[in-house]
Amino acid sequence: MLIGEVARRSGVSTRMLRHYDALGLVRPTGRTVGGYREYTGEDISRIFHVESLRSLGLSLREVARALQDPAFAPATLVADLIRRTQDRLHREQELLDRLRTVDASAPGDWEEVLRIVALLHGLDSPDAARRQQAILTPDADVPAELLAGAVLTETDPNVAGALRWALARAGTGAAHLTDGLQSEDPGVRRRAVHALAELPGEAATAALTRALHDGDPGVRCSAALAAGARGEPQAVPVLVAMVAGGTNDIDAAETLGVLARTHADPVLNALVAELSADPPVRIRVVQALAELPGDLTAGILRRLSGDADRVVAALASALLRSPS
Amino acid sequence: MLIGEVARRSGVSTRMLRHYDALGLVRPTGRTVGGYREYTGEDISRIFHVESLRSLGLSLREVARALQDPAFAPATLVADLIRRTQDRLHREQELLDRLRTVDASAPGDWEEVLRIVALLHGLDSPDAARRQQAILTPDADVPAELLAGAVLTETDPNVAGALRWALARAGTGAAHLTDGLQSEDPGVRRRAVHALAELPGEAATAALTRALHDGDPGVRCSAALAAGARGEPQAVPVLVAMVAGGTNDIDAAETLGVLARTHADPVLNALVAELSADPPVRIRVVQALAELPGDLTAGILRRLSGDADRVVAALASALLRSPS
DNA sequence: TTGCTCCTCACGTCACGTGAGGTGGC
DNA sequence: TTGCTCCTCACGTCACGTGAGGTGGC
Repeated sequence: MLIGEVARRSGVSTRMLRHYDALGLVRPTGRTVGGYREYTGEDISRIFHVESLRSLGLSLREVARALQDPAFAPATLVADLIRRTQDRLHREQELLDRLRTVDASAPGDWEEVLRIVALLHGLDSPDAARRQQAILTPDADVPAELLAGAVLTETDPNVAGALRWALARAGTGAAHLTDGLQSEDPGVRRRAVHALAELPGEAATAALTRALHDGDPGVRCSAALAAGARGEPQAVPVLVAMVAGGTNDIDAAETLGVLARTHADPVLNALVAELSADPPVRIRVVQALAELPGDLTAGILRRLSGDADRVVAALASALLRSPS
Repeated sequence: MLIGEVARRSGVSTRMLRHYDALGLVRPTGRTVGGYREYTGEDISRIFHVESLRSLGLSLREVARALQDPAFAPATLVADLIRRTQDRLHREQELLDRLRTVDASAPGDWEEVLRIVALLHGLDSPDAARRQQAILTPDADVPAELLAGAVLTETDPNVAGALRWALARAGTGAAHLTDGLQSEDPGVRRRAVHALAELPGEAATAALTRALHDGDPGVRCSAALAAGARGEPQAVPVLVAMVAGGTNDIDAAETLGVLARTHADPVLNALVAELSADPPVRIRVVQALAELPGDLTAGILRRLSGDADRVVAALASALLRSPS
């Protein structure tokens, strides 16, 4: 078969078939008297083998070795190809993220594009001071989307603080932080809650309320303190659990005190239910009760001042005498 | 500043800085008497602009236009870059999938690699006959992972049947099909259940049992018929709903009949509970009761033969007289 | 004779790396 | 004088596309 027909059937250009010949990759078995390349069935099957290996990302040089050198085992090269492909995939994904961020900011000219790219670079810097500087640069108004993304990954406390401040000033951003609550990384979810706590508005409150059911205790506690301070009664169980468990119980008790002004019954009932627990828990519950408005708790404290546990009794009567 | 220091500070090689000069992209403002390139602060800032735009995937030619031609707006090019990057990303992902499949089959030589690639190509063919041929090719033993992947996407009924047959013969594969149950595409989930139904073993039964709670009615019904036939009592509610709703109710009733041999009470109770529904439902329930062992249903059918609904009464007494 | 196919040789692409051979400035 | 830096010119990389100029086979 002559080169033209081979090209048509295999989809490989005549140029490349001559190139394969020159490289010694696929040498046609014969030539006509006129010097035309003549391919046999075996030659053609070899062409398909070359194309198969190229479809795995082998270079022509690697294909040649694979088809000629019996000592050249696939394992190493395949593992290497996988690694290289993962690297490229990763880089392409990062590029796409950058391009989408640029596109989302709808730049009118390339000056604006350069500003966003500089900002992205700054926020990606390993140097915390440079990241801080990128946020606080006055000329560019940083898109809230970008700030939110940075808030979710920033571990330096100063830079994180600056980011949350900038995000709160930008006004929007709750939506992007809410995405962070879906992350598998509890660190990301914790930072999301921390930032949401500083954002005003109902969207932030709703997100914080959903975070009350998070699998991570840190996320739940932060969400409860923030949601409780906003008057959300669903925070009560988590706050009471914090009091009972002694994790950040002072803040939790204070927040319960705030909540009790608008939702007295659920707060009181949840706390009283914990009075049947072990002594150290009971002591913390008594202290928390003292944070509530006096008219709600006077009766309970009076009863507790006669409690069988002497420490509880003493604490209750002391608190009765000097209301906070 | 001379070219060496610029290179050190910017990370751009002296070779590339000279190249930028030759292209007219970044011309150093001056030259020393000796002919050395001298870069000003502005030149250096321009170098960073070039690198910024290159980090978005612009070619040097595109960078030159962006920095020189005020009529060259970013929108079109950025959109184009996004599209091209998505394309590359997609191709890299496909390549990685192929490489992983090859790697998973642990080929000892390149011959084996070629066999797997040929198989992958065959299974990807738009021609159903070719796909069928790829599965049934005798020399290569197709990895179960591959068959399972193909089962989940194959829409041609003949090819799908051949795939399920080959997968059942391979013995393993339930694990990969179970992954398909997590797909967002109900079509994929339906095909997964269909294939699982033909696989023996407890893993398949467990997966089918989980699929009883699928959001898609088609998936649920197929899962219920298969799980019920394997004696899984959790299939009862779905099967009874099929009887009541009239979707594939004949098969559902038959499966309930099989289940009743080992789990008489739940089957009977669930069916009887439906007797309080509308007339057409009641008729289907009566028919289903007739599929159960006669000693279980004789009493109920006798009571129903005096039912106020004449059709139900007639049907019940007819079924009493000629047990199936 | 007229198209069509084939031949070889060679340049261009794109973003570089790496010399060779020579020179300026401390 | 000795290193170091700079200069220009040019080849190589890799997988091709696209000619130019010429020829074989129906």
